[in-house]
Amino acid sequence: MRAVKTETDIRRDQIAEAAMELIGAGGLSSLSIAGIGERVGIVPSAVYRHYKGKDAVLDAVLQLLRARMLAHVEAVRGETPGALLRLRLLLVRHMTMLVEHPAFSHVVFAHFSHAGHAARWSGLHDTMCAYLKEIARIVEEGQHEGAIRSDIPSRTAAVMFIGLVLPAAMLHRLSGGDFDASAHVDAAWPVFLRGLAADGDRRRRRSG
Amino acid sequence: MRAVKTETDIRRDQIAEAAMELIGAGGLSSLSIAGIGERVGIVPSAVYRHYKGKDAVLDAVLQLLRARMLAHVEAVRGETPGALLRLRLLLVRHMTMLVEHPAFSHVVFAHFSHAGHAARWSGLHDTMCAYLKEIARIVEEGQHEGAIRSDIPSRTAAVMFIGLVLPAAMLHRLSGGDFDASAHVDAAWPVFLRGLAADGDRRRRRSG
DNA sequence: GTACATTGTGAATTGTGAATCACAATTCTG
DNA sequence: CAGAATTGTGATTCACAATTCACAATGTAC
Repeated sequence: MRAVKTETDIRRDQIAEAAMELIGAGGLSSLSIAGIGERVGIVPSAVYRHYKGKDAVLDAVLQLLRARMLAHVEAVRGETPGALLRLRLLLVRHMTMLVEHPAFSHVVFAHFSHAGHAARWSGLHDTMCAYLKEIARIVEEGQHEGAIRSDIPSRTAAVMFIGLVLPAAMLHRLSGGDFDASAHVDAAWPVFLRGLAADGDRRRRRSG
Repeated sequence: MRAVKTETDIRRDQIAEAAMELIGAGGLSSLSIAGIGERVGIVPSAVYRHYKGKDAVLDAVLQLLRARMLAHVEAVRGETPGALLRLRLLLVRHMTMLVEHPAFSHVVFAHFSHAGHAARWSGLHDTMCAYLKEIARIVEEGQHEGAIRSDIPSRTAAVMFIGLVLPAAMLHRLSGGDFDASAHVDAAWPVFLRGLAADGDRRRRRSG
């Protein structure tokens, strides 16, 4: 059955979305033009009407992920004041994101399998840096508030923050879902907090 | 030039080693039978004399990595007494390992790109669990010593420990080597230690 | 040295997936 | 409606890598 003719703007979105789902379901290696076509409801070659090639589709997926990632930070800023609470909330949202968009972890880790194409992944690097920068900014705000020790480099704290979720996401997938990533994050948070929080500042005790 | 006839035991080792190097250099996607043959000095088809196929080679690599990983824990046990010092030392060794054997990170993360073959990666899961278990055991020893808070699940601490290196390794690779993973680990350690160490136990101050 | 097993070789086979192309259908514009 | 632009289709090409196979070389046992 012939697919209904649809304008490129819409198709591009559909294709990027389909690509993200494919990656989320089966990893980067299962991203194929044929698979995209099937999901969108067009024939493989029709994909080339809307994207130059597979790489272009991947770039679009990266853009999608970047947008959603930074949107989370933005949202957290609006929901809560206070650096420590924001970090805690971001942690939850970060986990949720990894569950809702497994494509994210796949893409993040995929450059390990497809190393050598350094240029292709520079966009991903930019995204990660932007995210780290946002987290670091929250940390710095916390340091100004006096809630977070000032002798901790904000970037170090930001990378450690990522370190709370990254291995959890990895184990979750590696175990086929057995590892409870959320439970780990909940258990790890107070430990991280104790390392982070300023000594004299005990006003925040409700942080388990 | 015809390769000298070599017995299978040796060839199997050579092939596994070559495969590990290939993965380390260019990611899992650059592991090819042809590449292995070239490194070993035999023709691609000759590889099949010693391994059933590509999957079997990959399994062998996984075994190699498992052995080296657990050897590090063993070595640390022999080098230092005291849980906290052992963890600190293991951290350094862990980083060193990731630098010396980039294949390790590649393989660990590769299952994200090649998801769906759950069975293939169960061996990797076992290895990770074994490693986590060793770390958790050190943590438990530290809790018995009174150096580490007893209200922290040892497994949580172990996963957090992994979280100190994982993102660092990722950023290192993502940035093309710009990110200084060792520096991050050095900066992150005291923060982690503060979260981990028992309150009443201040005997260990030389941990920066 | 002769039979036999082992290992190496090159060619051929097969499978996969990206990309191209000529052509058909559809939509838009006048 | 006529013509142009856009989008969809199927066949096809291309590159690449895994695997198989018949055969050659090498080594081993008797």
